[in-house]
Amino acid sequence: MPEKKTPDRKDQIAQVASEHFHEKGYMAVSMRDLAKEVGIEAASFYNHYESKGSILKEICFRMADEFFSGLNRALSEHHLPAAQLQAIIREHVGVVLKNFSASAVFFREWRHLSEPWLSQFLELRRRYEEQVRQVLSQGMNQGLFRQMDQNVVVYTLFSLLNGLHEWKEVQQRFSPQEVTDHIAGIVLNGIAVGDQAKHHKS
Amino acid sequence: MPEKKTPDRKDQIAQVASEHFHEKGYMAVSMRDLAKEVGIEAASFYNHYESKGSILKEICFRMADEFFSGLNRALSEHHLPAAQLQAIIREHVGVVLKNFSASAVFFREWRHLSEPWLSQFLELRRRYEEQVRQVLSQGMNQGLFRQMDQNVVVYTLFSLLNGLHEWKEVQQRFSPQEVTDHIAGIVLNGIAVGDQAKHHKS
DNA sequence: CCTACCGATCGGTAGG
DNA sequence: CCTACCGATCGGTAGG
Repeated sequence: MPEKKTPDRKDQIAQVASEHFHEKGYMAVSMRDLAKEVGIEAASFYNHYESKGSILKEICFRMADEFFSGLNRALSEHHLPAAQLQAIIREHVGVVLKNFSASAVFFREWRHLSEPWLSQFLELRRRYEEQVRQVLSQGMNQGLFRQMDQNVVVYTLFSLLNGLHEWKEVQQRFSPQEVTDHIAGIVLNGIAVGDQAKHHKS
Repeated sequence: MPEKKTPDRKDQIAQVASEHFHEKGYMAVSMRDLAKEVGIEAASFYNHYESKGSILKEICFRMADEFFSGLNRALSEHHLPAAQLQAIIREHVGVVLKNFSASAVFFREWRHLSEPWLSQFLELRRRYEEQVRQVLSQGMNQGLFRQMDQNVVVYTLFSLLNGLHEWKEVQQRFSPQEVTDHIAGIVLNGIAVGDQAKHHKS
């Protein structure tokens, strides 16, 4: 009596789905497409996931967990705003580069989540952004960052972080450290007073 | 004998389609969805467009035209690399803010173009990027920009430019001039030698 | 621009 | 995990 429902199968499906959702978009990938790639029949998916949407849900929320873990690690291990900000960037970059397809799905395909997951997802993103804003506020209040429109700074930071997955060669060409140093350099030197943040190396 | 095929109808369809493709994604919008919004039957679309894909094609290539017009204007009206770069940014920002939905479709939905349009589209993007690279190269060769990895600079610039459409409040909160100044400030002060680019205002 | 309709494919279920 | 199948919906066409 062979084991058919191997414990890896669910992870394998999530991995294959991440890659296909990344390349073609969630709506353009059918259960039959995934089935062919995984090597089972389409109907067999429903032994592992209750619906197509639940695969997307798992990918998105697993990535959200990863991003929050990184954020919490960054905040607990550093206390100066500039160091915290750089650690946030390093953790974020690490998560993206380690889960390239899944993070692209996270950033690009979340709008296809169904309720109540969609609302929960947006709430998580709001909280992530809020925590980053607090670091910026502290840096400004302590006179470590220049006083500037916080929305503009947040936009700049998240554009650079969330756009990483559009840059295909980044994984091969640069180490996480190089990417981190670059983004941190742009953001910190753009908002820090004087040179004090310029020599922060992680 | 009333005019049924008004000359505005095709533009109206493109406008409605841009908004729906932006909000839900190309694959998640059916011809019947669009029909309902436009106020005609789904079958009637085929008097204006030969297929669903041709609506997407028109949106994407019309935006490509807009971006190239802006690029050419920037390059012909300025000659110093820093001024050219800032003009490129200003033109690009202007196009995005003036065509918010359509530009989001341009950046996000182009992968659903069918051949040969997909290949043509990618070639256009490659040429746009190539022209920007040349400005960067000239700036570096003339000693006006710091010598740094060009891929990294291009990535930074395009992340900020191409991510604009993700920032919903940008249209209401900031003028094109403010957005331009911000992005140009980040990019130019990040790569320019000394302060010479710092006081370039458009 | 509409009515009527087509074949294909979709996500998902029943039953084993 | 598979075979067999379902209702719904898709993009698109014929004919007027």
